[in-house]
Amino acid sequence: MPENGKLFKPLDPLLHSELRLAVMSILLDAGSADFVYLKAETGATSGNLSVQLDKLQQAEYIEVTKGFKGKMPQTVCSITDKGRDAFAAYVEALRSYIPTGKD
Amino acid sequence: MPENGKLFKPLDPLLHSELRLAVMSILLDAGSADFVYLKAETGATSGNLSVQLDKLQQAEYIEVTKGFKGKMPQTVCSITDKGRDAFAAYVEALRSYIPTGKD
DNA sequence: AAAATTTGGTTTATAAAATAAACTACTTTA
DNA sequence: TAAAGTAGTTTATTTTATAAACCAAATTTT
Repeated sequence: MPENGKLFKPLDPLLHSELRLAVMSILLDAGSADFVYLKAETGATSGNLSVQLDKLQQAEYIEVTKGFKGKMPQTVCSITDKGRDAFAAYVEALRSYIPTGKD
Repeated sequence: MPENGKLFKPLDPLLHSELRLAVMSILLDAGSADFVYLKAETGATSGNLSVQLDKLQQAEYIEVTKGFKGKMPQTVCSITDKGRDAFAAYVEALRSYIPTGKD
């Protein structure tokens, strides 16, 4: 039987982005985190982070809640179940590209 | 001691692309492959594949040799040591985003 | 208490990337 | 020899990522 070749699973474009992946990785771990924390951890600029959070929110991978911490505005992000599922699927898809020993 | 947070390793932009990653994955396995094979395995359009192969070649991740198979033109691509190293580094960097058990 | 600075962002503009459409050159088939 | 297929490349379009500029409120400085 001839080799039928690898089958590459498509990579969710929403997660296949360095900054969005980093954000999701943090949220997966922490459950939720605020804008300031995410910015510090990722090293992203505010503008870039703002835009990418919007995309994750629109995809319903995260929920974004705007409130106040003392008198200062605070944007809290938390991961959704949909987000967790998408992350898991993304990691699984990645595996199809990476020869990790005997797959 | 407070959590100092994850450190996210930068993802080589040349490999952080679905099609280029697929091509590199195939070449990592096979050593070399021609344009037609890569196109079939990846499902890419000719134009897209041509462009992405150029980028991999310019980065010296692959070598591209143009010749003929019978009378038909044939473009053979092979992975370089630099390409293998870059792939390994990319996979290692990816790990920093993915909570695989207790890292 | 006004002016300057900082905080926590958003909006808009620019640069880079991915993708597709159109084209080239040659070969094979009808 | 005309039509269709093969193996690509080039160019144009769309999408995406990123940064620069901006805004409002809070805080600090003088």
